[in-house]
Amino acid sequence: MMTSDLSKDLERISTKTMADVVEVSLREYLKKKSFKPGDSLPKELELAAALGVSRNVVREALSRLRMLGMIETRKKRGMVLARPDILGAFEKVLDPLIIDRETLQNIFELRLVLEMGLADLLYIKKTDKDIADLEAIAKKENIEDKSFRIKNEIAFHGKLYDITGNETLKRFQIMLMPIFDYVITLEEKPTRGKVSHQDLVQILKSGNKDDFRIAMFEHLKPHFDRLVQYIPA
Amino acid sequence: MMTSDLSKDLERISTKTMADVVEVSLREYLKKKSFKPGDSLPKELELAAALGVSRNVVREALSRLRMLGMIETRKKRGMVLARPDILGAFEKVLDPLIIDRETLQNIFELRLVLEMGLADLLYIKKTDKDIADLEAIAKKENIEDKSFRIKNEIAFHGKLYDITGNETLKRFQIMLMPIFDYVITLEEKPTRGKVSHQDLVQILKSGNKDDFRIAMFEHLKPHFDRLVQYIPA
DNA sequence: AACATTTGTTATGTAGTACATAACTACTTT
DNA sequence: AAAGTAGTTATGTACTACATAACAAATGTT
Repeated sequence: MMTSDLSKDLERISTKTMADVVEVSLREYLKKKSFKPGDSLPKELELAAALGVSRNVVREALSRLRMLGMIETRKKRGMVLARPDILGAFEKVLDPLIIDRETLQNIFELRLVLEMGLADLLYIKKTDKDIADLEAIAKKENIEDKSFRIKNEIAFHGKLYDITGNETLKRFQIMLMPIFDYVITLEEKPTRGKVSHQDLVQILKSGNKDDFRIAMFEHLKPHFDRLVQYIPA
Repeated sequence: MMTSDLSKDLERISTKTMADVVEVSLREYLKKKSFKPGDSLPKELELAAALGVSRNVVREALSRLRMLGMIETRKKRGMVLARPDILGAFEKVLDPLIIDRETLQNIFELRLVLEMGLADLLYIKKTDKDIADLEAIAKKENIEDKSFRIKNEIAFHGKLYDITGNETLKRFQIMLMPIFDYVITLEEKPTRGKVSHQDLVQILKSGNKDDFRIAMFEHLKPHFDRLVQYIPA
């Protein structure tokens, strides 16, 4: 008989370690039992016994879930904290230095998409105070000091996400920022769009959302231009 | 002396476990040494000795990094695989059942933002074949069978992300989809925007991107309407 | 009796040992 | 020299032991 057939049938039954399997089992267990935050779950030794593995293996799996924020453990009672920080895990991996070039480019585009899609939310949620805050930030955009300009840039776009009142969105943007910066400094000399922050604020104040979007595109145009010339590997 | 002062000065030195500390140390180590994918890193016992902790602790930390895809280990050589699946970690936590209501709402909005921000990328990247594919999908949107309609809906919007050629974006959208669905089924009876998929394709074919955006907003209008009436807790 | 202190118990955190297994190396055999 | 074999090494898993924090019960003090 042909070994190639055999290997196709039999091989990949498990390159996974016990810890991997247990991790999945525990995740499913948590889901199935639909624990509420604060509910205590079985102790390590019970889990180990139930799963037929050593406490070590269970601990490795628990350690992973703990890192994801799915569970929290106190010295005397294992608790479930169903408030996993969904972006926390993301954050740990999101470093320009360890991400491949193509994914970096993808994230760069992702942020452009977010920025362009923000208009509708902004026009739904904005308040007079938001506009005032934004204006205050925008006014300082012409200060020449480089490190200040970067901070100001971040503050402005950060404030935009702030206005949405969407904490997840805001944190997401903050996480994406370093990558955005990295790609820019990696590839090209700094360029500036024709539309300034102050222009954007003006439109947000008295224009409609379609105007805002067109303006935002102009503001980001240097980045979109770079996008067109990018040739994927 | 006042204990309150004492506790302020001394207390929070570490609620963290050794595994937590080692995890951070290792992550920094990997970053600092700027390993390339495939480079082999010190063995567990060496790491344990260097860090002054037991092999168990090191293994828990390594187990976490392994889960994030930052490292891969083979039986005889520990390897670094600097191709961490940045969305992989995300995926594990992203389950409608374990995410709190507010974050669900946030993610719902996030997807709307993405959808609205897609236009520019689409008009940069679209090809005739893409349009044809999209048209084929859109043509079937009037079939009444409910499960088919859902599949078709997913196919259409999925294809849109496909056109961007951005794998990260596409996977991200796929991950967000269940949450999107969940929020919809959770809150309201199904509604349909005034603009159909076929209308969108038509515009993508012969209209400009601003037309497309306006149409997309109309298409998503029921969702935006729900957004306005949503009152955060 | 009410409160504070001590002691005990329990579950997690950490250390250390032991052995199985896979993968690589080097040696031997023909 | 090619093939097979034995040895070496690092990870994977199991088990034991003890430290520590958290809680509970019991004891002592006023």
